[in-house]
Amino acid sequence: MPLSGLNLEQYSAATAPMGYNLVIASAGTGKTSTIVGRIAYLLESGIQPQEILLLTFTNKASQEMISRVAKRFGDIAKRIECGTFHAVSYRFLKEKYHISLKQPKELKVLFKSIAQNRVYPHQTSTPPYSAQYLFDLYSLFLNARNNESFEEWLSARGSDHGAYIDIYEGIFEEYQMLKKQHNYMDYNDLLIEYAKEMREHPCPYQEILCDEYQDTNPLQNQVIQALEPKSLFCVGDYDQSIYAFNGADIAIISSFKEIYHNAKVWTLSKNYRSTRHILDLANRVIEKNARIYPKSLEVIKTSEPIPPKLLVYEELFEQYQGVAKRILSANHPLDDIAIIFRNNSSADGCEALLRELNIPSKRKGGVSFFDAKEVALMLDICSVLYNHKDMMAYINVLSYGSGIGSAMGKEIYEGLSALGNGNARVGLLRPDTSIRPFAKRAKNAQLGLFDDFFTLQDVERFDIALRTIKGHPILAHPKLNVEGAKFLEMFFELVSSCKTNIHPTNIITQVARSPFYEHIIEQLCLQRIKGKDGSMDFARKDEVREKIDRKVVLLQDIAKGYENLGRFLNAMVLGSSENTQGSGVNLLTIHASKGLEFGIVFVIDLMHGRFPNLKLIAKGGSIEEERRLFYVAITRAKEVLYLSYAKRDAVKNIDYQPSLFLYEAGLIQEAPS
DNA sequence: ATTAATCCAGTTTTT
DNA sequence: CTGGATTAAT
Repeated sequence: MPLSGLNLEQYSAATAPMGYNLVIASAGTGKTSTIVGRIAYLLESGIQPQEILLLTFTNKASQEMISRVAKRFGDIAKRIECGTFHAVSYRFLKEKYHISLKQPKELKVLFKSIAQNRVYPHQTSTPPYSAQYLFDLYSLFLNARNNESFEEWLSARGSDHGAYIDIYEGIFEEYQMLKKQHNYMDYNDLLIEYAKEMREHPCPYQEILCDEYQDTNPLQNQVIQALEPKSLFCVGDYDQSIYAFNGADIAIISSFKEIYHNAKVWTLSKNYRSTRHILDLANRVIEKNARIYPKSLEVIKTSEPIPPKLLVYEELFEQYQGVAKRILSANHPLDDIAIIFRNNSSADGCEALLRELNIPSKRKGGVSFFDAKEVALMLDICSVLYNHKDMMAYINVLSYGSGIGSAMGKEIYEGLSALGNGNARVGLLRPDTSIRPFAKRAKNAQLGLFDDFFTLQDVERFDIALRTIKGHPILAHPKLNVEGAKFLEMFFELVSSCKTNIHPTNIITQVARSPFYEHIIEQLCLQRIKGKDGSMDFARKDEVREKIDRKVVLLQDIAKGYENLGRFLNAMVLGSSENTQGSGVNLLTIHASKGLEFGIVFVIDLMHGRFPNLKLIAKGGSIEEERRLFYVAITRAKEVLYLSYAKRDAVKNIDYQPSLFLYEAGLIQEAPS
């Protein structure tokens, strides 16, 4: 079935002999069917499912393909190794190492703490990069470099920070060391470590399939090359490359033939998705980009075409409302309608007005859920239970104690770690009393800095208030107050009573019931019912409390799918943004819309400056990439396409001109100035 | 120095 | 609505 449904172009590509094959597949040409067909071909040729590696841009995409393969081949399809580069890397590495995956946001804090301790030579001409910028730059460097050193890479980008190179590299080195010390890994480490492992392993796969190849960056490419596959099947489209900010490099796809000998290139030119009008419009705009290869798309669709429509509104709010009203009157399945925008900031307004008209909608990435304090706290507590070296989690959790901030949180963690001979958990539960927990601080005393106020206190000074951790050496910290000591005691009781070898769902239950979590949630509730004037609206407390409880239940639900605590926690980092919840109209950024299609598409907020995003272009982005983004957005539409903009944002008091791309599409007569 | 409270600006895109 | 900066208090 998967093979017989293909057209001739798709079939020849899907049944190409093993080797190095590149399929150029424009939007809507049946890329997914071709990959599914290819897998079918491989399986029918006698290749075992576990000898196939399918790399996709999202885990959802690979699951979709696998389920299509499963329709024909049944459960053995599930044995195909598949997922994002990161997911596949993690799957391998987790068997070998104790990994704590951390969000970039979290590691940024760690990075900053290192960077901000550096002293730069006095130099007036170019100030050094901020810690924040340097962190992002370093990540981009790891993704985008082709084996150059940081210095080479940086100067190739036209930066004159040569004077600071040694300091920057020192920061990176310390950052790497710290991550290793605490068992941390970030997204980049997954790929780097996996590539390292694979260089020493024989390739476990007969063929690697790589979807969205145009968005592969050099680091991901290194993963493929480290695997040294005998056979490679890559699918992509230059015009849909929209991840330059993440290091994606079109050179990788365009030099495929030079890099792999005997490479074959296949082109899919029949578009099944969109109507002629939609394709014409998309092509008119993308033609403004320098062509790497000629684009000639053949329209297959014969249904009565509806021309794309430009909607112009006086005001932003009016636009969102207009879109919502059109959706209401369209009488079309909501799941097959998408509102697509360049910037996430468009989503809030849309969501609000859809809600007003009682139109259900779903947004990708439950960001708000994982950002909620109660959820972050629960995950941090679980992290403490999972990885006794997880300093960031300790600090985050301890910071809820009164009088304890990030600095003291760190000192307590380090103290506990010392008391447990490197294991903070042991240090907390069974401290080695022969060790002085704050010895490290004393070393600084020779600088004359802390010796006056950092004198250890009597560990028994809180004894009246405490039961279980009376006399614990950590209580010697001079800045600890009674509240803090009681807080630590609750923490102690939580850690000592929580079993960690049970199912993650039950761990969450244990934590949620603990006086420690209870105590912090109580604080949180009180904070949330506090009005601006300091008044407490106690009537709302139950409601606030219930919201929190619901989130905990949701978290328990999510945890059900994981076999142990580590898998659960790491999965939350690896795939937190991939869960879309709810049903209804799809609210998507262009980036998130990649690979999807909808009957009716609204591309909104097409104002010059916002899209193309001129601020970004000023910072090194390119108009070509923005144009490709526009192309991707347009080609999501199957039947009906609306393009819209507003002349004015009343809230921000900004007047707008229509986007350059509307002009290039021939929808307006004058180019924006 | 560190914490905690308060005020202010500002918001790209993803694993 | 939140991260960042500023400021007062310990």
